[in-house]
Amino acid sequence: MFQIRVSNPSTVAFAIGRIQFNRMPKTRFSAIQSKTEIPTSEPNPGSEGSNDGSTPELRVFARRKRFKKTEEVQKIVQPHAPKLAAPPDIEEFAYTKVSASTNSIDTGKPPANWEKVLEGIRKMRSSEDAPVDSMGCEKAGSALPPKERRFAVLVSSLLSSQTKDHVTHGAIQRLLQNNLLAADSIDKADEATIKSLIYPVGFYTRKATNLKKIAKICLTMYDGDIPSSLDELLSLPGIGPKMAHLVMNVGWNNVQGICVDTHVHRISNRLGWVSREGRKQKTSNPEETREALQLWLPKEEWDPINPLLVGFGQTVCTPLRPHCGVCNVSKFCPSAFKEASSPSSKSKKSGLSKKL
DNA sequence: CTCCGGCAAG
DNA sequence: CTTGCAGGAG
Repeated sequence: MFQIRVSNPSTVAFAIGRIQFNRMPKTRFSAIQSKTEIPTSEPNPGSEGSNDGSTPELRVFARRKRFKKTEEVQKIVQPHAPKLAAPPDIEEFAYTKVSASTNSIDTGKPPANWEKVLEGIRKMRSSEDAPVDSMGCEKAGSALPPKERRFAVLVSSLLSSQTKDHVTHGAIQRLLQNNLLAADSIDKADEATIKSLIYPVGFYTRKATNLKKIAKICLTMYDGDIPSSLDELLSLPGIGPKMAHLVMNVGWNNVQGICVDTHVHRISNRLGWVSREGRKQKTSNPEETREALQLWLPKEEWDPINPLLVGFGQTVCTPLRPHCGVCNVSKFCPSAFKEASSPSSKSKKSGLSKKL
């Protein structure tokens, strides 16, 4: 359904195709929505709030990281600006190492039957037609030279978040036509121009700003190329963990980690892939899920797992009211048939409590 | 936890 | 009409 007509289609489609944040056909099935999203918290009666996965350690760590990023960006785009003040609590806290001890995932052992589950999902995916499949972006013939291709991948990733694929595609195409898909030209271009070209991708104002900054950073520090390490990518404004891993995977063919979006996050939790045995504890955000998955999932699967689960999440394992009835791995799924209406959401359901 | 800015679903 | 979405940043 997604036709690419750019001069070099596969290049840009490559990045886009791997991300699907769009509202999907899920809507066909979901009747009424409840207040909260399912995976946010486990019912967990009895021990309330004691551990929802997000530890203060994690939060402080995240804040430090963000500050560092802000600092670096500042140095590039406003070299003469006064130094930023560090957040007050930044050194109050010695970051110790969270993952193993305080978190739910401490075994690193593969969950039972994960291979069968993957296999089953693959089967469903081959018969289902998920939006994520609709472009054969996987092999990126890439008529663009490598450097330009990588930059295009980066830009595509940035634009495509929170945006329908055809909208992203349109934006990329417009950038291409205006010769604005390279670091130097973007750097020279007017921010307003970029903004109007990428409209109406989600958050186009912020993205236009970020694009300008990224272009400048790429120009001054990477000779117009994109950073080739995860950390450097993360230091770019608007590029977080999800996009950084995506760009490493498809831009550099260098798999540093799993690209975890909400689909992967949700499904991993439902399958019990990121919880410790004998506990109901789950990961509470995509980053934790990524770390948890990486503990046991064989590295060959790191790259394919994203498109696999994204498509599965679009067609079967939908955010609300997953279609457990047609899911051929439901027998392995601890959450199967249990999320008719999210139990943790306040029961504001009005007659929608019919199980699938 | 909220905002960002569109947009489609209810 | 209202609401949820999805990643990053504050």
